Amino acid sequence: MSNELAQMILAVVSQIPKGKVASYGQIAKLAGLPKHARLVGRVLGQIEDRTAIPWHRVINSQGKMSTTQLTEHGDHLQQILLLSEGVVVINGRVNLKQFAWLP
DNA sequence: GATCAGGCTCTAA
DNA sequence: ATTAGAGCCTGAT
Repeated sequence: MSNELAQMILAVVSQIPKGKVASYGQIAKLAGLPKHARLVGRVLGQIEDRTAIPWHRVINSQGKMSTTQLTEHGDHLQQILLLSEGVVVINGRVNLKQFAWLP
Protein backbone atom coordinates (compact mmCIF):
# COMPACT_ATOMS: atom_id res chain seq x y z
CA MET A 1 0.00 0.00 0.00
CA SER A 2 1.34 3.37 -0.94
CA ASN A 3 0.85 5.95 1.74
CA GLU A 4 1.29 8.66 -0.84
CA LEU A 5 -1.79 7.59 -2.74
CA ALA A 6 -3.72 7.01 0.44
CA GLN A 7 -2.94 10.53 1.61
CA MET A 8 -4.11 12.06 -1.65
CA ILE A 9 -7.29 10.09 -1.54
CA LEU A 10 -7.97 10.98 2.07
CA ALA A 11 -7.26 14.61 1.34
CA VAL A 12 -10.00 14.63 -1.27
CA VAL A 13 -12.45 12.74 0.90
CA SER A 14 -11.89 15.29 3.65
CA GLN A 15 -13.03 17.99 1.27
CA ILE A 16 -16.47 16.55 0.77
CA PRO A 17 -18.83 19.09 2.32
CA LYS A 18 -21.31 18.05 4.94
CA GLY A 19 -24.61 17.01 3.47
CA LYS A 20 -23.08 15.86 0.19
CA VAL A 21 -21.75 12.55 -1.08
CA ALA A 22 -19.24 11.48 -3.71
CA SER A 23 -18.58 8.22 -5.54
CA TYR A 24 -15.37 6.20 -5.36
CA GLY A 25 -14.63 6.94 -8.98
CA GLN A 26 -15.12 10.63 -8.43
CA ILE A 27 -12.75 10.66 -5.50
CA ALA A 28 -10.14 8.81 -7.50
CA LYS A 29 -10.44 11.25 -10.34
CA LEU A 30 -10.17 14.31 -8.13
CA ALA A 31 -7.16 12.81 -6.43
CA GLY A 32 -5.52 12.60 -9.82
CA LEU A 33 -5.95 8.84 -10.10
CA PRO A 34 -8.48 8.34 -12.91
CA LYS A 35 -9.02 4.58 -12.87
CA HIS A 36 -8.49 3.85 -9.21
CA ALA A 37 -11.97 3.64 -7.82
CA ARG A 38 -11.25 0.27 -6.30
CA LEU A 39 -8.17 1.56 -4.59
CA VAL A 40 -10.24 4.28 -2.98
CA GLY A 41 -12.52 1.67 -1.48
CA ARG A 42 -9.53 -0.25 -0.27
CA VAL A 43 -7.92 2.76 1.35
CA LEU A 44 -11.13 3.80 3.05
CA GLY A 45 -11.71 0.32 4.36
CA GLN A 46 -8.29 0.49 5.86
CA ILE A 47 -8.61 3.77 7.72
CA GLU A 48 -12.34 4.18 8.04
CA ASP A 49 -12.46 3.98 11.82
CA ARG A 50 -8.93 5.00 12.74
CA THR A 51 -9.12 8.51 11.38
CA ALA A 52 -11.44 11.48 11.30
CA ILE A 53 -12.16 11.02 7.62
CA PRO A 54 -15.82 11.34 6.59
CA TRP A 55 -15.79 7.92 4.90
CA HIS A 56 -19.56 7.68 5.11
CA ARG A 57 -19.89 10.36 2.43
CA VAL A 58 -18.30 8.03 -0.07
CA ILE A 59 -20.62 5.62 -1.87
CA ASN A 60 -20.58 3.84 -5.23
CA SER A 61 -21.65 5.38 -8.51
CA GLN A 62 -25.11 3.92 -8.18
CA GLY A 63 -25.82 5.75 -4.98
CA LYS A 64 -25.51 2.63 -2.86
CA MET A 65 -23.14 1.69 -0.07
CA SER A 66 -20.66 -1.01 -0.84
CA THR A 67 -20.36 -2.45 2.59
CA THR A 68 -23.12 -3.04 5.03
CA GLN A 69 -21.67 -1.37 8.09
CA LEU A 70 -23.41 -2.48 11.22
CA THR A 71 -23.11 -0.87 14.64
CA GLU A 72 -23.49 -2.56 18.00
CA HIS A 73 -27.10 -1.58 17.74
CA GLY A 74 -27.41 -3.55 14.56
CA ASP A 75 -28.10 -0.52 12.39
CA HIS A 76 -26.48 0.74 9.23
CA LEU A 77 -23.92 3.14 10.57
CA GLN A 78 -23.19 4.81 7.26
CA GLN A 79 -26.87 5.39 6.61
CA ILE A 80 -27.38 6.87 10.05
CA LEU A 81 -24.43 9.21 9.70
CA LEU A 82 -25.66 10.43 6.34
CA LEU A 83 -29.20 10.94 7.55
CA SER A 84 -27.90 12.90 10.51
CA GLU A 85 -26.28 15.41 8.18
CA GLY A 86 -29.35 15.84 6.05
CA VAL A 87 -28.68 13.37 3.25
CA VAL A 88 -31.80 11.45 2.39
CA VAL A 89 -31.22 7.71 2.28
CA ILE A 90 -33.98 5.47 1.02
CA ASN A 91 -33.62 1.71 1.08
CA GLY A 92 -29.89 2.13 1.48
CA ARG A 93 -29.75 4.40 -1.52
CA VAL A 94 -28.97 8.09 -1.93
CA ASN A 95 -30.46 10.41 -4.51
CA LEU A 96 -27.29 11.34 -6.37
CA LYS A 97 -29.02 13.96 -8.49
CA GLN A 98 -29.64 15.90 -5.35
CA PHE A 99 -26.75 15.09 -3.03
CA ALA A 100 -23.83 14.44 -5.35
CA TRP A 101 -20.86 16.67 -4.53
CA LEU A 102 -20.01 18.90 -7.47
CA PRO A 103 -16.58 20.49 -6.90
C1' DG B 1 -32.05 -4.65 -12.04
C1' DA B 2 -28.45 -8.29 -13.24
C1' DT B 3 -24.33 -9.41 -15.91
C1' DC B 4 -19.77 -8.75 -18.33
C1' DA B 5 -15.53 -7.05 -19.23
C1' DG B 6 -12.16 -3.51 -18.46
C1' DG B 7 -8.43 -1.28 -15.86
C1' DC B 8 -5.27 -1.03 -12.01
C1' DT B 9 -3.51 -1.81 -7.23
C1' DC B 10 -2.32 -4.77 -3.23
C1' DT B 11 -0.73 -9.11 -1.07
C1' DA B 12 1.30 -13.33 -0.86
C1' DA B 13 4.21 -16.88 -3.00
C1' DA C 1 12.20 -9.26 -9.06
C1' DT C 2 8.19 -11.76 -11.41
C1' DT C 3 3.64 -14.05 -11.17
C1' DA C 4 -0.98 -15.04 -9.87
C1' DG C 5 -5.24 -14.09 -7.47
C1' DA C 6 -8.49 -11.13 -5.60
C1' DG C 7 -10.81 -6.60 -4.72
C1' DC C 8 -15.79 -1.75 -0.21
C1' DC C 9 -15.71 -0.10 -8.70
C1' DT C 10 -17.62 1.53 -13.37
C1' DG C 11 -19.80 1.96 -17.57
C1' DA C 12 -21.93 -0.36 -20.96
C1' DT C 13 -24.79 -4.60 -22.36
